[in-house]
Amino acid sequence: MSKKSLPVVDVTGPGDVGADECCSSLTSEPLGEERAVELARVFKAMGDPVRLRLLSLIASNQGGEACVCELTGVFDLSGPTISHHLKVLREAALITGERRGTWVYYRVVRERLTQVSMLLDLAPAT
Amino acid sequence: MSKKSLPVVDVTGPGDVGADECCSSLTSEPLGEERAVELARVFKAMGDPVRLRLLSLIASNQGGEACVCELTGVFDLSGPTISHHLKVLREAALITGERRGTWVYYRVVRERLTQVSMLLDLAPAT
DNA sequence: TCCTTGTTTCGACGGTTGTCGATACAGAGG
DNA sequence: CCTCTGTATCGACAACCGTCGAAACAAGGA
Repeated sequence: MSKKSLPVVDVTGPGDVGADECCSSLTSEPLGEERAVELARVFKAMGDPVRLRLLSLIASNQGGEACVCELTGVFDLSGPTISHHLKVLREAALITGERRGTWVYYRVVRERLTQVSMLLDLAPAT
Repeated sequence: MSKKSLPVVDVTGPGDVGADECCSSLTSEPLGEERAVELARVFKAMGDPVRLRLLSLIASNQGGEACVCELTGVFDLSGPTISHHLKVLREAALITGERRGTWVYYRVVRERLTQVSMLLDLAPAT
């Protein structure tokens, strides 16, 4: 129906995937179903080689951001495919995109990765 | 052809998914294609709510291990399905299984989770 | 030996995902 | 206005994935 004028900025997905409950580890307690669904979305987004490389390319690039035009050339894939992968990462809140003039720049959401990292950071064995 | 007598212990998957190159972060350098494929396997294994809960159930259980019989009851899923998910986690080297008498016990591979956690642990922004 | 219970494998089914080409949208510059 | 380039969406297709029931395998007990 209504067309959005800022297709990049829109929070296409379900938005924040439970960012509040930040400090529970996998080992502390059995991980409820809802939270598991939220987390699985993030891991699934990272479960593709191309998306993992995109994430790394953006994160390691000068200034912590990268233009889409810099990313498409790296892979032997079509433009739409790269755009699709970026959308998946966006919907998992792992990256954010911003249009500046002609080009669109993406940067990683650092808190997101930190959050996941902490989840996997196991306390010493009981 | 030849049937294996210990179906649980066999390293069904491609084995170690690049466990040696442990200390590179996502942000340090662009992440080569091969390594991306290896890591994607691990994240894909964690990209399912059921598998995530299985991982958490095993990790948080008494003694750091859990019997399959304790896991099947938790979910509204058939036995074969649970077994399938455990196999995926096993092939990603996230858990290991051991048969003791009638029952099979699984435990998490802690170094594996630590390894992934370190990968996502970003250095402070440039 | 046969039976029973726990676990895995097999074969099949529907739903999801990665990929593409075609198309539409956004902005810059004639 | 029109055109050109960069990016996103759409529609379709094959491949993959989660699930099940049926069947096979493993170990223990009658």
